[in-house]
Amino acid sequence: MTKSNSSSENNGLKKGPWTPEEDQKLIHYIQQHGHGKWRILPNNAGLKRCGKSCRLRWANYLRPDIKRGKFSLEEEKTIIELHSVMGNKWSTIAANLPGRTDNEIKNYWNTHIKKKLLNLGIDPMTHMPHHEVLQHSHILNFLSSPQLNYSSSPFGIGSSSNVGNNQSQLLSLLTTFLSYQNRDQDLMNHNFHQNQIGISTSSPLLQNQSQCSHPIQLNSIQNFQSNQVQIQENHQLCATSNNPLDMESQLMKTKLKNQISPIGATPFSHQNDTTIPNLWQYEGGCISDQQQPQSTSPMQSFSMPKFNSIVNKLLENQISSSNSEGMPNFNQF
DNA sequence: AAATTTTCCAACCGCCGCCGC
DNA sequence: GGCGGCGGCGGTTGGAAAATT
Repeated sequence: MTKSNSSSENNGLKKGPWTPEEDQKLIHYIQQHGHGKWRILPNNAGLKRCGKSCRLRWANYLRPDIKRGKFSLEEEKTIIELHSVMGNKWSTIAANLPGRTDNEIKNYWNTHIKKKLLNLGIDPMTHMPHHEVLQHSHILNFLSSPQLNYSSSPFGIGSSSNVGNNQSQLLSLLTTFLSYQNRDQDLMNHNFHQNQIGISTSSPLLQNQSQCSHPIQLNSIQNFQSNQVQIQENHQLCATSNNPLDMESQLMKTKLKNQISPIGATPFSHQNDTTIPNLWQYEGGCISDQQQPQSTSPMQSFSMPKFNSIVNKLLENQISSSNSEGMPNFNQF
């Protein structure tokens, strides 16, 4: 159970697992004198351990207010939510889970929650659906690359003096699709909580999100990226705060920042707040999970498989032919 | 039942920031 | 401001326990 043999010693100091006798000595000393001054504590308590080892043993195991046993569903939910905001700040997360230690939470994350998220296709570090981590990084790089010679509005429909209208709309849709996928991350997490953890109550934050009738508009990919920067900044703010109220406030800000609806397209089935949209409408067309989406103009409609294949080809850097303006030629798909 | 593999978690290690001198 | 000691944090280890073959 330990890194070192229980009999191993270093400068006369014992390492390895603690014996009941050692535990008793430490508990007795701290009950009499309190903790702190860990460097001198072992000598005074008659322990052949380093101060650090004593502090760790007390903090992670012997402290009387430690809650042992399985994590509750509510605790698990809290860990996931806090981790999505502040990352591996185990001590800060532990400060919000009474009776739990940072070490315990870290272990529980690594052995249980991480696997659950991975099995659900969610990247445990970014809390995004796993395949999108790659999609986002590649496509965002591609869309913001100099070879895409945007006019004043990068994705504005109607700014197509240099760009074919279909291509402009497809770019708009790509942005739309990716942005909504980002937003739906919370819905997926929500479903995860409901289906895998068994939480039956809906988060007010999520309800607000799905019912928002006038969503903030995302005007450009640059705004989308700066939004990500803002979220990162919120993460850092949270990371420096141990105050649960501050943290709640920051969580709320982050959630609000995610209430983004890009221009150009509307997810048709999004009124059901637990359903990831499978039909995306925009002026004159749609992206559908059906093979033959209904539309007045076939050029303005894409089946979801076709749309996915376009995304995949973007990712594979297979857009080789460009027109004279440096735009990729989507007709090849 | 025995051997092997996987999982779990207590404990260690190294680094960093804070504080007093 | 520089230095050293201390406490705290996050990453990692390795052996016991559990699961699988």
